[in-house]
Amino acid sequence: MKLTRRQQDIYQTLLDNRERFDHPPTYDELCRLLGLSSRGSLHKHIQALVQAGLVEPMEGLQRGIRLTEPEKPEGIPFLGRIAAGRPIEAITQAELMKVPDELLGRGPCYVLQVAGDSMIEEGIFDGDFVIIERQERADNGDIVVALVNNDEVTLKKIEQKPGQVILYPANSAMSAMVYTPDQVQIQGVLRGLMRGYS
Amino acid sequence: MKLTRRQQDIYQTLLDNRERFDHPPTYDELCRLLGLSSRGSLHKHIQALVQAGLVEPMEGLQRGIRLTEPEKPEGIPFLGRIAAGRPIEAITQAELMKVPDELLGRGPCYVLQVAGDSMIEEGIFDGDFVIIERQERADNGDIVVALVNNDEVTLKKIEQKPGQVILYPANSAMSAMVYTPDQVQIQGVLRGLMRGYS
DNA sequence: TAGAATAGAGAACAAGTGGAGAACAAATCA
DNA sequence: TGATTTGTTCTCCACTTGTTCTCTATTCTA
Repeated sequence: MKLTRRQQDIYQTLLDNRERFDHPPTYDELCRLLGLSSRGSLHKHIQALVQAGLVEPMEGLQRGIRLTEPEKPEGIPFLGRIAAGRPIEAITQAELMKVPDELLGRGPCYVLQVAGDSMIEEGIFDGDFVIIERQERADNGDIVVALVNNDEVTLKKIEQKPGQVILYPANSAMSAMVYTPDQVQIQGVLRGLMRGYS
Repeated sequence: MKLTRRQQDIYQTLLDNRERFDHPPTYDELCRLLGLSSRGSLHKHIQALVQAGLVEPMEGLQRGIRLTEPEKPEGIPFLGRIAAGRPIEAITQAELMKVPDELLGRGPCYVLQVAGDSMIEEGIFDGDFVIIERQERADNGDIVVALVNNDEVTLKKIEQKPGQVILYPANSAMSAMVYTPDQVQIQGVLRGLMRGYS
């Protein structure tokens, strides 16, 4: 729903004066603030804001004009599955997943679901959810999400030496891969893991 | 339940004067404080606050208007560490730990921190947090918290046969233990696991 | 330029809100 | 025990507040 100019005005006024009121303003109070002299006129605008979801509808009650709380979306985005050898499956609508604070890094994080057994010896199993902190650099020994050759995304333990980057799986059936630094782009570092037992 | 303006007023007054009274205020006292002359009027407002969960309902008693304690720490209790061979360290003050819904069972749950490597081949490492659903029965193959000989608590995979109970570790350096059913008491079933990488 | 959309004024209305006070019953106190 | 306090329920009333109208002026647009 698109807002008219005046409606945006009024919404802005509501935002600006949010603190000034100890109580949410009534139509009359807001009219005075806006220099209107008719509640009826204001009512149409407020209805538009309600339609737009910016103002709480008052269901027959008289408790002033309340802005809808932009409900803080708890959780961090779940971006899909990661398998060695396949790019992250794009998930169009990033679903949010609640994660305990203890497992979060300091920076922005996201969640991936592990596909495959390449890290099984680190206790990371197929189907586990990993919490990844988005960052471009990692320390040696960190487990990282790495984009290799701009093509495939993989979860591996990293070792960076001058001139080469080694990605170690944690599965004795697989072998480490050696790349040049410009082949490997770090997309995040493992910060936490969650597993559900049905 | 949304509060009306006067109800907010009154709630604020209650908060502000919380210290001033040695006893929680009666309706009459609060009326005087608010400039009301009718208990009946106040009663309606207080009822709204009770509905909103801000004031304790008084069940027939005459003990004044008490605020409900606002704290509602969500999470499930963290009960300590579990090691094969040792009882759960008693934690006097059960700390609460937030856990994603996906990792919770249907019933009451608690969290333990794993000590030792006895389940390492199941991807359960030293220091991991496990979410346990409190129940006395388990299916074969479940990973359970079991009290053995009323003495030691351990996290193992269980197999129950007529006349015997076998507890399997997931560590090839350790061997399974066989007990009689009355030696083993199931205290919960593994539902989830969380691991943090510093 | 005609028509549509936007904005506002003001009247009238119904319902919600806040309060007074009486009457009661249970709890508490002397 | 009897007297009093205290919470509850009730009816009644004033007045705010949100809503719905109609009417008018202005601005935008095809």
